[in-house]
Amino acid sequence: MKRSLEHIEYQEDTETLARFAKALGHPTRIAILKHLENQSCCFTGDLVDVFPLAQSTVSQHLKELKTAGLIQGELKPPKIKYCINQENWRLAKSLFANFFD
Amino acid sequence: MKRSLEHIEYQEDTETLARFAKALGHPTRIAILKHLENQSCCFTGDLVDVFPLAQSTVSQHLKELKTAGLIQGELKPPKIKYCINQENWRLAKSLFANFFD
DNA sequence: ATCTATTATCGCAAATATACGATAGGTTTA
DNA sequence: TAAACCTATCGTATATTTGCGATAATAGAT
Repeated sequence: MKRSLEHIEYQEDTETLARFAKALGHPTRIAILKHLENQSCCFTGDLVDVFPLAQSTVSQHLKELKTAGLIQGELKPPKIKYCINQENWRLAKSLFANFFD
Repeated sequence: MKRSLEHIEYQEDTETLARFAKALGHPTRIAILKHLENQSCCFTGDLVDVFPLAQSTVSQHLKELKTAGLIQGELKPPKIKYCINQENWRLAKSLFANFFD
C-alpha cells in the first residue's frame, strides 16, 4: 500500500466502530458469535467440529474476535472456554445502533 | 488462499450481515456514511475535499459501499449524487440489531 | 518425568484490500 | 466539434487476510 499520508485521524467512535465491523466482516466469525450467543460459551474444539475448517483456522478467527474485544477466553485446562465479552458487546451494540440512527 | 472446500455455506442472514459488516470495516467508509447521514446526499467531489485521499481512492470506497448496497448513485450530470440506500440501510440496521440481541 | 489432550503459533501460499497516479468515459457548455 | 468538468476505471505496488499443515506450548493425568 502506498501511503502519502502517515495516517488519517478519524473520530474515536469511527475507528472503534470500524474495528468492530471489520471483526464481523467474515461469515465464519459471525457464525462463531451466533454460536456463542446460543451456547453462551464454548471451547475451541466444539467450533472445530461445527465448521469444516482446520483447527488452526478456527483458532485464528477466535484470535481476531478476541483482539477486537468481542470475546474472551477463560482457561479450563486443558481447554479454553470462550465467551462473549459482554462489556464490549454492549459497546458494539450501541455504536451500531447509533450509527444506523 | 488454499481452500480444500470450495465454499462453506452459511445461513443467508449470516452471509448478508458479514457483507454489510465488511463494507463498514474501514474507518473511511464509516466516515463517508456518517457524512451522508448528515448531508443526506452528496457528490464524490465533496468527499474528496473532506478526506485527505486521492480522488480515485474515494471513488473506490464509494464503489464498495455501492456494491454492498449501502449507498446508491444518481446521475446529476456532470456529477453523481450519492445517497444512502434506505431499503438496505433498514435491512442492515435490523440485522445488526437482531445479531446484538 | 512422560504422555495425552487441547489450543496457539509459525511458515507458507494465494487471494483481497488499500492506495496512488494516469487515463478513459460521459455530459454540459462554448 | 472542442473544451471543461466530474467521476470511474486501469495498472501497479504494498499490506493484509484467509487458509492449511506442521510444530510448539500448556496443563492435567499416568
